Amino acid sequence: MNDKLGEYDPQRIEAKWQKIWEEQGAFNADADPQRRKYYVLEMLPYPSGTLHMGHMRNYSIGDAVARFKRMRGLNVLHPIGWDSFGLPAENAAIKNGIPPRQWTNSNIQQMKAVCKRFGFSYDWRREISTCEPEYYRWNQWFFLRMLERNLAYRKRSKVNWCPQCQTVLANEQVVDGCCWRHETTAVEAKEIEQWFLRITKYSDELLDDMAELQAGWPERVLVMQKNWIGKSFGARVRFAVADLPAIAIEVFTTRIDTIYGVSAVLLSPHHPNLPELIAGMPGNNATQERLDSMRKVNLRAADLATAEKVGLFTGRFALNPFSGERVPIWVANFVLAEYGTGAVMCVPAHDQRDFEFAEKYRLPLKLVVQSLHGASLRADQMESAYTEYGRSVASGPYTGLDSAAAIEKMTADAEAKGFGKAETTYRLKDWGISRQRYWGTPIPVVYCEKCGMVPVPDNQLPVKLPENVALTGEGQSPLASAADFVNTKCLKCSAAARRETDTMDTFVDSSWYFYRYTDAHNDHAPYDSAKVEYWFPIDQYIGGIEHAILHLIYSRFFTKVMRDLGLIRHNEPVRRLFSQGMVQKGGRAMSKSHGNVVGADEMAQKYGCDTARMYTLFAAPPAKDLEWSEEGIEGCARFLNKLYRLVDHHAENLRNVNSVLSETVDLAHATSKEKLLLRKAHQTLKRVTSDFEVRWHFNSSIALLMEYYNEIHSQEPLERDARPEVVKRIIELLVLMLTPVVPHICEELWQMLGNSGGLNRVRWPESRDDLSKEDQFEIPVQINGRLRGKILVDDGLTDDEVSERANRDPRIAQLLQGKTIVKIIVVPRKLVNIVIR
RNA sequence: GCCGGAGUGGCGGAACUGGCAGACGCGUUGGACUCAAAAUCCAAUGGUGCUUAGCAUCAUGAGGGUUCGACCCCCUCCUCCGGCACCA
Repeated sequence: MNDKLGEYDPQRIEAKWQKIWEEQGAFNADADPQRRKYYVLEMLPYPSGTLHMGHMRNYSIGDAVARFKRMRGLNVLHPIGWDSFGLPAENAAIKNGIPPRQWTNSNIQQMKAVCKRFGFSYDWRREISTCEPEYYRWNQWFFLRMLERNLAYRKRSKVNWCPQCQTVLANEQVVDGCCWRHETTAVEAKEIEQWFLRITKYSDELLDDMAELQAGWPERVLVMQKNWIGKSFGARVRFAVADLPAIAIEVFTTRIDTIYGVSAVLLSPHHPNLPELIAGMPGNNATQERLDSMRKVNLRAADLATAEKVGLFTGRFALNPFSGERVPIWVANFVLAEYGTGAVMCVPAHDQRDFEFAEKYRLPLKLVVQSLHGASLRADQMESAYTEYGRSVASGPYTGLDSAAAIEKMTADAEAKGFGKAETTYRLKDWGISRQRYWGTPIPVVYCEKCGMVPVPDNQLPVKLPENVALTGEGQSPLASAADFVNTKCLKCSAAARRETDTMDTFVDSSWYFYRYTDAHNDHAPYDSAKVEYWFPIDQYIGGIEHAILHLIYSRFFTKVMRDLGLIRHNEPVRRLFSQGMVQKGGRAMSKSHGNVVGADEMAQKYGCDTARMYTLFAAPPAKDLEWSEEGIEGCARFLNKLYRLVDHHAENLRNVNSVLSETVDLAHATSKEKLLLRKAHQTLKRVTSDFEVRWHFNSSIALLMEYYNEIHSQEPLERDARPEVVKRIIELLVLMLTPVVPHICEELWQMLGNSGGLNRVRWPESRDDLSKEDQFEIPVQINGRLRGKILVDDGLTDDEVSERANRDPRIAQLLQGKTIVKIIVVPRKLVNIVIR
């Protein structure tokens, strides 16, 4: 059994070093103005109970970077916590009768154990859990600050309502337009009073500040956010209604230049003036019925894009303010109530939707923009709308202007004549944060009959979520049935009052959590601004692309609000963002519901966490999706075994040797084997360092380190023709470079080599160009771009000397016989290309 | 429909700034060790052809272009993935 001692035993090694790290507080970091900081963060996980290799990939990337940066001498903040409010806990309670807190906390315990089993270098002192009053009281605090500044407000708004459950449904609980529990019951829209945060006040800033993010954020995330904000420039134009002087219809358009082509005015079925317009029209009952059905259709957002266009003539006419023309007013199912003014002008010749609508209802098509190039368009021959810019035709005084000029002039004229004005609209809407759910942050206001809505004062925070609430999933918001909670006294007049029973969207919790990490247990403020000042902005944020929009826009919004509150000074919370790819199995993302989860714990038990981490980094570049393969991970296990045996084999001889620092290697006296291996080491070091600093191609870094290992291995026995102090350094460099990826085994190997003290305090080695430089190059020789031979040349030869060498090569010379050399291209150290005729 | 991203061996992938396509790993095949197996070690491994120690030739989704030279740049097209989707 003695020979077993020399075997790599990940379970023993990993437990050993995790214990040492924990005892030393090796990864605790505190603000220290004397040192440069680095804040690296993985997105806050939801405690579902299972950690699979998808999570581990995310954390392995972050941990490798954190460890690398520590070795580079930076003060690294690397925290973790739990996004622990939310619907699943409530569902579990309804299903199994386990209280949400109990379910949540036991999941956190399980997941925390797995994180510890993987030895991630977190500062656990800073752990947060958003469902704890010490955290969510600050959600309430921020809410009150926003309320004071009119950034939080109430308005009536639609919710998903299941008539069977008699309850509000979250969007996730609506499946194909039906309730998740009553699959045949269509969800209805119900209007109730809800809370909103005025994110639209920051629309322009959210858009403009993306310039700051250009360098560090993925292009696609910025594009997605830009589209989400959806700024568009246009004009609002008023159409008078014939015979109804009290009403005017306003439309929003980005193409006012096409207004001479208007064939109708189209209203959303939800347009507020609609009842007055159709009142007293003949056939009112049938009209009402058709309107109702159009309104229903308009609810099913998913089908809208493909739905057939349906219209209804109101019997009324509008007057085109530019031409004075009388055009019919229609209701159209494709006009959105929530965007612009809820009404549009219908220009069939120059808008595809209007084109289709006009075709169906036989509205006239009037060509008012002519193409600048190609054959001129004819109204009676158009098969689709012409939506490009061009030159105005048949447009009264604007005829002949190009589209951009026409837009400018017509907008100005509309403004001068008082029937229109330039307007910018946004797709972004205010953030509805009310949830008629239990497991979330209570919104800290009460309602008094006399005083109305009264905010809870700061000194009464937190408004604690009651824990003894029966969760049935039916009836109103669960909190509404908790009498002890609901019934309270008015904070102004002490009369009987009701508490707000809505809770906050959990995206509120995750919008500012990374600030809390800087000062996780502060009980008199959300954080100390000085600490934030030191650690912010986050240098590197890592997470899934699914958060490209909501979480990342909401947190940008929160940062701007906090800045306007005077708490912080920066505009943007995250300097660099990285979106890692998903881990898949069988072509689908790992998830409990797909039943294709590869458990992290299971992998750690089977292979050890170093192997599991290494594989997640090696199998694909981090930005790409990764298909889990059991054979692949075996390869990494094999490599770590070989590595262990290499060090074990040399440890006894090298333990008491002082390794030569590469800075002091005397090349003049180095043997050729020493030179060869040092050269390989420093070439590897140079590229691995840059992979960690900028490229983030960890898969390539690992491949390079395997190559370096292979080179060492192929030079065995090392002790022949190489001095022990150099051999030791050569092996140490391999161990040091692998540390960010496989920290436990490296600590062990470092110790086996006779070094004392943890690796987390050892500096990343500096690469030396004089050591990595080759003194000979094998250069391919091409003839007309085709590889025809190779020559070995010394470094430092001139281009002419190199090309002459190439010409002298027997094989090349033979091929050149009788040919005319047109020119010779020499790329130093790379290649020679001889162009012949 | 619009906006992104991606297409390279049997597989995951590499190729840094336009310079030897296929590094590294997996798999497969052959060999060594073994009574045997596992593990380990060694070797081979894109296709085709040939006068087969080698050499030629084709090959990075398809077609074209620029260049001495293209996986890389440009144009056209195809496929897949993701986001938004009647946003006026």
